Amino acid sequence: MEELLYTLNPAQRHAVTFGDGPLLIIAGAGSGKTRVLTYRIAYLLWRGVPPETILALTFTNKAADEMRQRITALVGSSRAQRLWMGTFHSVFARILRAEAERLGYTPDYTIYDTEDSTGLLRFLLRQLGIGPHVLDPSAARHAISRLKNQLISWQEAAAAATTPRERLVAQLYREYDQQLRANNAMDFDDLLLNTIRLFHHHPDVLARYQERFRYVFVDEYQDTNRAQYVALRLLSSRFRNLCVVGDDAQSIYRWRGADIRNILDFERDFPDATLIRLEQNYRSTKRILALADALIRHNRHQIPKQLWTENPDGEPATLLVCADERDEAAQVVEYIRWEHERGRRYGEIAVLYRTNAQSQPLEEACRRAGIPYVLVGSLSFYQRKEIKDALAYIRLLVNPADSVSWLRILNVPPRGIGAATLEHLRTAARQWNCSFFDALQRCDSIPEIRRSARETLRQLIELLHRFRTALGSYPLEVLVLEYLEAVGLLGYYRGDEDEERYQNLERFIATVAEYAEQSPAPTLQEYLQHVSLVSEIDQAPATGEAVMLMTLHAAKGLEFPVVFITGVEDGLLPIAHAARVLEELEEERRLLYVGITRAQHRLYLSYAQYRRRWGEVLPSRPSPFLSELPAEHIRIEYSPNAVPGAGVFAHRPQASADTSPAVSDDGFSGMRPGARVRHPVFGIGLVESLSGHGQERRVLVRFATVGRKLLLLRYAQLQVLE
DNA sequence: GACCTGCTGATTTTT
DNA sequence: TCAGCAGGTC
Repeated sequence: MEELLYTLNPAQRHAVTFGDGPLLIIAGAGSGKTRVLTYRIAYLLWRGVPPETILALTFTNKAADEMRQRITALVGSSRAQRLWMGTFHSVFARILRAEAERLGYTPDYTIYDTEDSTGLLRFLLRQLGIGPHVLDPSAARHAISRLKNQLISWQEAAAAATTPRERLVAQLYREYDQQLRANNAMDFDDLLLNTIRLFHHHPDVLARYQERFRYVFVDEYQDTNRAQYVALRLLSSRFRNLCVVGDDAQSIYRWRGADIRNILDFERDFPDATLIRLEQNYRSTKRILALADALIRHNRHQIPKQLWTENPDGEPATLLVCADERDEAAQVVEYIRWEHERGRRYGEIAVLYRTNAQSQPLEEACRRAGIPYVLVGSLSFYQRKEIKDALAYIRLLVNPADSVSWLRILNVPPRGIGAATLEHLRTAARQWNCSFFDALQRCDSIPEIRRSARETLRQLIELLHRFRTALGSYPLEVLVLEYLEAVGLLGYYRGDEDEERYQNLERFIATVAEYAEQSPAPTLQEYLQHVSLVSEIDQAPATGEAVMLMTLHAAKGLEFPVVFITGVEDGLLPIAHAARVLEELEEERRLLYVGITRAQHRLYLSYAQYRRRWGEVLPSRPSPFLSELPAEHIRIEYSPNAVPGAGVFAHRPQASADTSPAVSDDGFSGMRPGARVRHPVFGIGLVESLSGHGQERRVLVRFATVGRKLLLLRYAQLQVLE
């Protein structure tokens, strides 16, 4: 241990050997954050702290696995295995399973993913007779999720609602909540919310966990939302050994409820907290760091910090100007080849982009050039239709009350259960005031349902029951295989002309077998939880010999010798609608910052002059962020297919600092407090005030639909109404 | 109740 | 461009 400490810089060592009490570590990109976290945990273990009293929470499974591996390497697996380590969601799911009865759930509760939730809401909206134009199911899900993340109950939401829309959301929230309970199901947000509820309503349970967790660690703290923060405070209040590590400059999950206040409030809630800054960067060259730093300085909201490095200066970044997205992909591939020829392994190269859709031309170009690549993320295996069908069947074995799964599979494969039958079941459930499943079981007493349909339902329920009772007696994968065959799902997809679906199902059963092999005591319930909370990103092979293709979000926490960031264009990065709201624009800037700081030695940025978007070829402009990067660290390379000169100086504002057309008064005459304006998304609003100058000119508008918004004038596409 | 067709909106990001 | 949904037809 002493030797390990010797390898750390003073700030890192301070953090690792810090005694008891709240600790806030602001860790800049590449400053050895994970190292500090793992060493500190190892240090505590070395000092004799029992591993089962340490709780370490991460944001992704990947981060948790990596941390556990590193700690295993330091202290051995017997102790590392006993640590409580995982994502917020998986650790809380585990706690909730142990305490489910206290909340009126059974330990077999089902976890709904986003799609399940949206489906349930679509169902409820239809039941309320509300069309998607009034309230779209996924917008409703988003709104409810936001409320939940802020710990607002439906009662509170209803009380606070002022607009018809808010009232509707509150009503829907209530129905949704009741449905979840009736289904013995929780959505992602509930895993946090219900844990907090559990702690609030059962002080004895809280006390038990407080007593257990003497040390609590949180990685990527800037990504926590309000609910997570409250849970943390509750859990750590007994020993107050809460150690959080984060970097506000890398906060890229605001849209998911991540609340930057959690960093700022930490020192307020823990006045005796110690703040340690890790500012020495071990990852990137000086020039890459200079680019990142210059960029992030344009953000107004941030904790001041100065990253520095002893690494060499390195090369300037290369900006590739390309004709269109295919040309861009071709250029990227060419430079990948160039790097490879100079001894760079493919596995040391990553290509990053803003949206998953951008991966397609890149994949194609790689394939054509014979360059091995791995696509990280994108449509998860477990989100495919056929896999979700299979999962729905399996969920019902574990939790038959899950009406969402029933609705999904009742007529898959088609067995003559249509809208009419469903409607009768629903009516019956309402009449008898029972769950959907209860109504289903009593379908024989619903005369409105056709005899043949009743018979089909009865057989299905019986089949399910048979497999349910057989649950413990067969190997998991055998049971699943026979079950899916018996209900007709395998046969259904086997007959499909599209063979991929059937192959996916085979793969799926193989993953069940794999799980059963790895787990000491495999259960379907545990398997389902695993599937619900583990994304494919987590399983992305730590590959050796393939170029990694992934979104900027997925790249967080990773590093690569060579990084390409593609599509650095206005409307893509920043993404179109984000550019209009200052907070969102700053988040986009942080996203690019995250991308740049992934690079160790070489950085490439690229943009296309034309890009096909939703089927149409549109001219594309370079991202305004490019103009924020110091020119001396960038070398511009034109694709032979690109129009030279054009568009390059568009991002060099020194030529036209205050006369650039977007900022000039032309088109904005009449923009003054009191003016009525129209915004393409928010509709009509009233200008309250103006601030800033030139490029930074901002306007505060009150919209009827969304309330007050602070907008950057040069992006907002505001139209002044006379 | 099954199947077909046309429309719409998505292309943010994920536990 | 395309998938998924809604509505219409047989």
